[in-house]
Amino acid sequence: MSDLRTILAENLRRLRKDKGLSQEDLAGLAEVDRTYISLIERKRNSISLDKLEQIATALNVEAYLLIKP
Amino acid sequence: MSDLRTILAENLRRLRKDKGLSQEDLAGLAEVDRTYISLIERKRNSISLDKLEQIATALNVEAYLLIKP
DNA sequence: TTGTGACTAAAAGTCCGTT
DNA sequence: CAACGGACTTTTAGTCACA
Repeated sequence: MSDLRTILAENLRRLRKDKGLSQEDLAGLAEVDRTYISLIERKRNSISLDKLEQIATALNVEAYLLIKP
Repeated sequence: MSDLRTILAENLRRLRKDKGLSQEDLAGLAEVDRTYISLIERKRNSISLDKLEQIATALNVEAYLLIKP
């Protein structure tokens, strides 16, 4: 199974909420589509490294922390 | 210049060499084409989370370590 | 043993919406 | 505010012959 999708979904949602951001807020900061954040949090797709980096930057965290259990 | 593609390329090559594996050996273990490993090490594409996990499993390491600086 | 261009198939990612 | 759908474009996945 895709454990990493679950880990990412959980980490992302936690970090996003901690910063008081909506999916749309984060999408704006990361310059990705609004629906895309939703897809990740629902584990519907296998995000690319480039997008992972964009989102990590928007959240001000190191990218690897997004997929660290 | 330490974007995720570069970090992954370096970590992957280092881990692979440490285990004395050729690109072809690793490809076999990870069940991907040999040239695909070559593409990653040359930073040609932004690999997906699923593929990252597949390769991490083949190397017996946690996936996040592949993209940790 | 690895790098590379060329190519098709598949999946990511966007943009319009509605519930 | 978030889940979700459809239709679309862009990028990755995957493979080959050859250098």
